[in-house]
Amino acid sequence: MTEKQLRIVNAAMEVFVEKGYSGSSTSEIAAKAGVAEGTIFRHYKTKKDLLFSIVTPIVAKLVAPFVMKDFYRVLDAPYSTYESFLRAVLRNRIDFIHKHLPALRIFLQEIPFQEELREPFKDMVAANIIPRLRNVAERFQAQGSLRVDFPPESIVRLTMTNILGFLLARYFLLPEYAWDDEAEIERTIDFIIHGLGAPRA
Amino acid sequence: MTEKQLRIVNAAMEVFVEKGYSGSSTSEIAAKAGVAEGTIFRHYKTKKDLLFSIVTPIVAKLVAPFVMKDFYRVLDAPYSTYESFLRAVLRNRIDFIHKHLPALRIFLQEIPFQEELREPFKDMVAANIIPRLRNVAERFQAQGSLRVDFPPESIVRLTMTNILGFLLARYFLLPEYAWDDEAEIERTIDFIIHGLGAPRA
Amino acid sequence: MTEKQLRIVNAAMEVFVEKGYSGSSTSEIAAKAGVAEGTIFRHYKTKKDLLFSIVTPIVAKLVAPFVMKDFYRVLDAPYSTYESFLRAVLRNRIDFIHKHLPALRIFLQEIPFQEELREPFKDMVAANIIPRLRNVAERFQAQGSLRVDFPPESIVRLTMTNILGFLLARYFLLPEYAWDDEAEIERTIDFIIHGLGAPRA
Amino acid sequence: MTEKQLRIVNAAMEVFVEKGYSGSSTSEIAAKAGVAEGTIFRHYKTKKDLLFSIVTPIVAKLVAPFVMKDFYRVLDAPYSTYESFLRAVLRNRIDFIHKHLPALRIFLQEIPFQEELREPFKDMVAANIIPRLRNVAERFQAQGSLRVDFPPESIVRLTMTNILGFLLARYFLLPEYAWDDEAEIERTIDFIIHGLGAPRA
DNA sequence: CATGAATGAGCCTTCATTCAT
DNA sequence: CATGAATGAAGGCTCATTCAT
Repeated sequence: MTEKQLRIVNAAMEVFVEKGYSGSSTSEIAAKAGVAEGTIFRHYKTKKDLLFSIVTPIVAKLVAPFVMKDFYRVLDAPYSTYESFLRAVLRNRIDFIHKHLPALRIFLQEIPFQEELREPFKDMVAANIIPRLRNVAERFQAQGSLRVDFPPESIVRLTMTNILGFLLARYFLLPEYAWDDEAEIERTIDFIIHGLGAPRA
Repeated sequence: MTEKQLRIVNAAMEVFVEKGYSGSSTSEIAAKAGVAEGTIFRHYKTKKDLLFSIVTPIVAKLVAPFVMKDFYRVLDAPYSTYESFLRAVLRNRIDFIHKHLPALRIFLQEIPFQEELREPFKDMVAANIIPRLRNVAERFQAQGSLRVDFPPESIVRLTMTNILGFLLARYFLLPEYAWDDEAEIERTIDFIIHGLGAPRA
Repeated sequence: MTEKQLRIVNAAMEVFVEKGYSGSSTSEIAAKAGVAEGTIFRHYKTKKDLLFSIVTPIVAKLVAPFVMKDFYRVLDAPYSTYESFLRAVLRNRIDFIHKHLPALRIFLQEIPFQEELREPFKDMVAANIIPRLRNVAERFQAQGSLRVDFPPESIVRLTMTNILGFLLARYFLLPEYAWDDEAEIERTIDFIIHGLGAPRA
Repeated sequence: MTEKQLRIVNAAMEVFVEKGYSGSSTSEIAAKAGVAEGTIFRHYKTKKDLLFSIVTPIVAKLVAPFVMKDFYRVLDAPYSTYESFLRAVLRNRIDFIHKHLPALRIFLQEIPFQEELREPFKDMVAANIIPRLRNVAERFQAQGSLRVDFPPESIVRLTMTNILGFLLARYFLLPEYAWDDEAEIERTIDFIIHGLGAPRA
């Protein structure tokens, strides 16, 4: 990727984040990147190509850990409890967000409007992520460490809600708030474990 | 509100939901509403006025129950437990969503791009909703029914995360899924109570 | 057709004649018509629509006399000789050219580049005009007034060549030349008759 | 002329024929020629230079036989009749077309739009070709083998019309048609001779 | 009050041309 | 000599908005 291309992508990310894809103009992007407008179109055939060049890699990486062949192994040795599983996933996704905040934001903002983005993503989540998390939930239920009066679907939903809820609040809704990250992560995990854990005998 | 105005607003909602505010054209709205382009501008000075006429009332109603002068009273007599409080809030918000789904969707989609929408809303939440919920949390903590090893802020955050998380999943992300509403509501509440409740003596 | 539309069409004809369709810009047409550029697109969805709105009616009128149901009748009573037939056709086409010179010029100039124009026109000529002229030729051959050592196709080709050749030279190639129209028309007809007529017994 | 230059010219001819000069883009020509865009401009300063490099030589060759110093001689010894003169010209021009069909097509298509092409060509025809043909006509009129009731200008016009008319139909309008070239050439000549020849005593 | 023709700024994109490599 | 990235003007077209009817 040439230096000029990098400037274009960075400028595009800035503008897309602020005004959304539809609200952004290629002329503004070009100006902010310090290149001629024509230069954008030498590298990206259309404005939409530019958007997708930013957002498609994100989708891939977003789901990457969940579609790994050895997803189970994550849990095997070191993470033998649901708690350690949660902690691993949460920290992994935090790292990911740190690296890709602006692109993620664009992804979130555009997913309602870009069918080419939404449908494959939905399919991917339905086909890969949900079933794998379900398996994990069932496994810990069988093992007696997660409550069995909830169906595994609800376990998965509530777990995801709280992980995503934390990430969203922390990085997108209130990034400026004085978060005590360590404490809040532990509280989130503690909360999930208390809410979903099997009752002590 | 005249019949023509109603047709305009409904058409606008359809188009805004699908393409977003920036991606929609007043000509498409006019066509879908079956009125002349000029007619839109007779009722709404600008396209943005039209958006706000849809979205501002939503904001008001969205926060309404939390800014009521007698918000405390909600809890007094009938809702003497955190559980009944949760149940009341959740059901109330479900009713609300049922009535205003499209406008809410537009609100959610546009909030990243419309500063005039985002900032007042944020302020309102920060100034009114959060403190009131905080008070409720502290009250139940003092009363011994919510765990005290979490700061009230975390209680509020986790509670909101799970209420909003349920509503989002139920009505926006997976509206087609075969939800067992009653059961899932109860599970959500049960989960929160287990996760946040004070340990039994 | 509104007055503004008329101004647009006239301006378009001027510009198309001079620079060809591809070489013309809608902004120049708008300027010459004294309207805003957007106005063009209110009346014609695309630049090509504008071209076709000028050129398609011409095609229809161009072939009109040959596809008339009573084409034969033209010859019956008054035109009982090939000579009077030629004279009728030639004068009729001259009138036509006088009325539609610029549009015709655009038609001629664009036909090599516009497949949507060329193919239907070719088909029309092949399916309607040629066969009818062929019939006429055969009829006068049978009647003994046209030479029979030429196949009717050649009769038709040579006749058309000379009619079109005169019209092209007169109105498109050398319109400024000091033509003696009456004399040249008669010479053209005389020439054709001498060239194609059956040898006097 | 380098091999690359040849590829450029050939590609340009293909594209110009199909889309016309204005409708063609240097990038398409470069792609079709398999060279970089810049390479075109190394050999031809502008796109118009490229057009003229194709079309100007054609003009020269087009008029060449008529401007030869010994044009008269063509007629002297072997072609002592108007008929043999016609035959010589026609066959000579057919050879020429066979060699230069695409370039000729471009010439014909562009002449309405390129003043730099049209005006010199017109002047050349007016100054050289017409007068020489006129001389030929007058000569055969004087010699008693062409009719004298037509002014020589009409003789010239009708002769050119039929020669060009044949060539146009044969090579440009209906190249696919199953022509019997020999027969049609002879018919064309025969027709001209019959139409223009002096009446037998 | 409703209409829809008219506007012209602005949009995305293409283009011929230049120039450093 | 060839390349192809870069340019910025210009292209066709859309848009929100205005206003005479």
